[in-house]
Amino acid sequence: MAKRPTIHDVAAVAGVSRGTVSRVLNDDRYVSPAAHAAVRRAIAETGYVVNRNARSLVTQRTGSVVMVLSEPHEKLFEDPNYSVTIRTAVRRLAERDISLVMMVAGDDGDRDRVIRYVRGGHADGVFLLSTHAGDRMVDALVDIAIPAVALGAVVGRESVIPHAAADDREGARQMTRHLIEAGRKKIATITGPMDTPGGIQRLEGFADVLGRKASRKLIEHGDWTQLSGESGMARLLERTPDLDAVFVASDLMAAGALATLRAAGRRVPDDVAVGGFDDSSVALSTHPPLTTIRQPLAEVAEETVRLLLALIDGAEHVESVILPTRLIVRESA
Amino acid sequence: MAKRPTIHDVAAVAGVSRGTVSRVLNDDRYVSPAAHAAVRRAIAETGYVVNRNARSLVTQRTGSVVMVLSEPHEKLFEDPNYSVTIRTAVRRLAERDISLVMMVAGDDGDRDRVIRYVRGGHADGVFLLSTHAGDRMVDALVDIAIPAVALGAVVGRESVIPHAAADDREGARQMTRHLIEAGRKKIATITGPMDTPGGIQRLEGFADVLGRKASRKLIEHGDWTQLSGESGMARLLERTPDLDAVFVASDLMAAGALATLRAAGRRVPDDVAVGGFDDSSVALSTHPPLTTIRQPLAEVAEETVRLLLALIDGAEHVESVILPTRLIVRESA
DNA sequence: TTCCAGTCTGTGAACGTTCCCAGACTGTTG
DNA sequence: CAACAGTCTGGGAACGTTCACAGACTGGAA
Repeated sequence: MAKRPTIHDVAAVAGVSRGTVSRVLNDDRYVSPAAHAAVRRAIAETGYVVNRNARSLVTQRTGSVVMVLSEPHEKLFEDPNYSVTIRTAVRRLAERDISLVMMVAGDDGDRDRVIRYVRGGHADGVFLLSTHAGDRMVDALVDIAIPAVALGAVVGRESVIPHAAADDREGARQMTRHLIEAGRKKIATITGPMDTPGGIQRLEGFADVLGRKASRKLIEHGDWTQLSGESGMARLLERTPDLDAVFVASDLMAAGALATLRAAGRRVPDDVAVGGFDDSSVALSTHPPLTTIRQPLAEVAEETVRLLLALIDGAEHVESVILPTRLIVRESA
Repeated sequence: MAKRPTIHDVAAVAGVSRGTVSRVLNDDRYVSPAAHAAVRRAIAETGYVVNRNARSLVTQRTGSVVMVLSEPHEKLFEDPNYSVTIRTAVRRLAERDISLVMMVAGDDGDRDRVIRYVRGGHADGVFLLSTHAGDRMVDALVDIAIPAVALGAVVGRESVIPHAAADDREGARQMTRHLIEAGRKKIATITGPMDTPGGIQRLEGFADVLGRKASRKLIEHGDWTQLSGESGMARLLERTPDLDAVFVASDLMAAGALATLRAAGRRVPDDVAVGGFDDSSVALSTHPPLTTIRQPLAEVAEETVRLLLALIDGAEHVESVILPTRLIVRESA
């Protein structure tokens, strides 16, 4: 029992040849019922499991996919979205017996490592997460021609990296319309970083609805952190003290904005209505609870996996997928 | 350029043999400076990267570690702690050029898959996360005798699976003492699930300080969710309306407790002081901000990785590590 | 009966490494 | 000058699979 059983051992026990065992393993046609049964029994008896390395060596397939998290070191910030995404992806891939290797791409060294790993043929596909615009790693991946998809668009590379995402733009419109319908007249926004799809598109949706009323003065940029929500709100209040609503592009930043508003003595929603985005766990723990836009995050992750599997299975081209968002009305707006 | 270069190609370009290239790759002794330089040059020129499958096949080492997330499906809940842990682990392992494979173990099928994967020799070690007491998968892993560690104790298997963790018990004592020093007389607690170390030890710490005053009536059990914090708080208020403080074993549950208290018209901290645990992002977005216990999560993850690497490197035995917590005083207590 | 198509099985070769052994070459010591 | 230890190199064998091919056996059609 010191050594793990090999395909030879199984063959010996079953009284057949290597080839037949291999055929059973990969359920090829042309295996007699008797042989099939004997092999199955032998596998159970010996506790055999195939050695993926040996298999990969000849098939040139690895049975694994690498997920790349692109966030600079210093922003190890706690985005609950990651957990959901990772778990969903792992689960879906597991059904196909594909394993998920995690890599982070925070600095250039990391990015090189990812490239080397992929170029080394250690993965059948790449799943990009939170990739920033202008990332050279993306071009390298395209160059290697490995199946690659992204959760959330890769800004500037939409045509070459298929993705699945929530409809950020329409979500922003939903929220902005909601604020207008509630009778708000002076609506500001705090956006995400302008090199991320969420940052760009949620601002576009906001502008779509407000048209020329979305003046430069009413726009502040954050970086998704709670702190940036606080300071963005402070700047807005200073510049436009009479604003009566603010659409904040993430719940976490909205929590920050709420703190600033409270400190400034503004009541929410009476004086200022606040709308968030994400419907993450934060939305329920603020006071008052956040009116926000729900993204179907699990579904987005599933769709992303589906796209990747299609590419791995040989699809020439797959269409990106945009899933609808939904307005969740609570008390902040 | 259709095929990836192999060690043979490098050898040919460098004008040496396979063996010499291999020696350079694994920096063995006994390679002449000239040969070394020639090989290095040839590697750069050909863009060669070693094929890990072929290497693993002969070395019986995989260069990867599997992280197992044990949470039942239905509780895909958003625990921000996972993100930090995963990123820290990936980063530390990457420094040693070890990759991290993620698996979830939500149901029996999942657990079988993990066992099969490990038994198949596809990983050099196992990193357990949020493993529950009595999980048979753990025994199977021990049986296979693969290096395994856990982040947070595996209840009932502490002696056989080394772990790193925050000092839950002392953390709970710190909070309880703080509440007493603030003059609170009737202190209740909402615990985590009693099959998790956090659930058990934070209650123990609470009881350590309160002694016989920690009566059964003042204890409620939650399941880490915000909702369970709400309902637990409701039951406590009903049973002991005159309580003046509550120690909640996680920030997320504490957020739920705050909501219940507000609905019941109790002021925090004036009428009831609330203490949380974790110092997660939630703690800052509640109103009032939570007084809580900070766990050094990144350090705990690093220590866990360190233990695992030591085991993989052949250490017979490693000692579990407990890291100190710290009281963070904000406004809720 | 002969032939053929379909079904099933065994075996040699290949995948890209590392390991190990044999042997060549160097310089030092007696 | 012989002997030896130390340094360096090349190449055969092995790791555990899959793949392609050749061949054996079946049953039915001509």
